[in-house]
Amino acid sequence: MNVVNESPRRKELTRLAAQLFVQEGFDRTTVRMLAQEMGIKSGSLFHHFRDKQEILAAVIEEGTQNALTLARHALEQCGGSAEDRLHAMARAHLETLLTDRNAHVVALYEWRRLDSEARAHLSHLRDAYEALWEAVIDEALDDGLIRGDRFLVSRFVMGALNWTVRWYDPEGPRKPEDLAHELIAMIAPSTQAAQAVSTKV
Amino acid sequence: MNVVNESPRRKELTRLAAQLFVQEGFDRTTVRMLAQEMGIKSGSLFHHFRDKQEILAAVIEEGTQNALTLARHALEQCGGSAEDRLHAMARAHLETLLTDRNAHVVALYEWRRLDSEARAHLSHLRDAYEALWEAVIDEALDDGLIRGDRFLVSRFVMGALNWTVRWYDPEGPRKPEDLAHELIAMIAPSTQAAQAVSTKV
DNA sequence: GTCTATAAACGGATAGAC
DNA sequence: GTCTATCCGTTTATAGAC
Repeated sequence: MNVVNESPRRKELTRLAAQLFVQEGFDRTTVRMLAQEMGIKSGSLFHHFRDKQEILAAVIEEGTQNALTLARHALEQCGGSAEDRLHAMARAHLETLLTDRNAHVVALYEWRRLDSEARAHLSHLRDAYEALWEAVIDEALDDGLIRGDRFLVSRFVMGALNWTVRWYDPEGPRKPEDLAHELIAMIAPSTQAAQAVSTKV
Repeated sequence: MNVVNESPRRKELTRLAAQLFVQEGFDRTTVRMLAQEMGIKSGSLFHHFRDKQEILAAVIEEGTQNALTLARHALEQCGGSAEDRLHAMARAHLETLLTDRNAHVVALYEWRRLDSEARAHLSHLRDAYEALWEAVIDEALDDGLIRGDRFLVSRFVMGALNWTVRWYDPEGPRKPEDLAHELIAMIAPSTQAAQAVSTKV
């Protein structure tokens, strides 16, 4: 249903909605604000979306799908070592979060605001993305690159990455790639990455 | 003003408000919901708080003050090594976040919803707590326990810890102390903690 | 596909009695 | 310190014209 209903107009509106949801939060974003940002009146919005919930669902679907596609692409492009793959995954994650800076952020931070139907419909997408992460973490564990409990390590890593949204300054000197590099240096000290960091100090 | 205005009644109401704010989020929590939880009518609420904003400010002040007090206490009690201190700090942080599970969570996740006056009034408290963290991270860096950029390491660590709120199951087998232990094992592999983890695998 | 107009419900907050 | 009653702005969503 959502795949069929993808007019270019609707896609553009979804993109604008994502921006507002990040800035204000879903609850504080009114349909009037959305409409104004889109250059139409609030009544017209409901020609494109059944209700406000459906806008949120569209944004989150877009954000997760996008993250999934970019992550898969990054994993195909990168080298075959566990470190390469972990780095590629972290970098892709941060780029969708900090550069694109919209739909993926909403997917992470406003998931709770989805009603149960939308959650059921989108959870498979979310699971697919998390499965990709789990696989990369597993490889890094098997390789001895990092150590610890599978469950906890993946959640700590995701937490460190997801929290960047709160403090990252896009105008600052650090790029998403730098952050990915530094995170891996922090948790996998026997890598080239870590050597570079430790000699720098 | 806030220190003076601390009737036991108001403190109890603040505690209940924190619980609802965690469950529903600040924006979705109505004054009617708050009143019902407190066993009074919505009009009576405004005898204790000037407006809804002041309730949020009270919760966040309580949560941050509490985290600060417990962290200071933990640092006084623990051993003097950098690892001991980092562990004590992480453990205290997680306990206020996951066991108490209320006001500190609100302080972290609803800070953005404070108006500018409240933010100005509370930022010194927040800064004091973050300064405690920075000091402990600095000690760990100086000691060689962990490596990397001061700014990034502290934010990655805080992110990993703060994100636990999203997935931690209080009914599960892991205690906050276990999480603190595993996080340090992950980022400081030359410790006893890490040895235990790696031999377990 | 967008507009105007408006319904219907809900939100925070106040006044004054007890 | 709490209650009842209520004001009034805001919100989501709909109806029907263009």
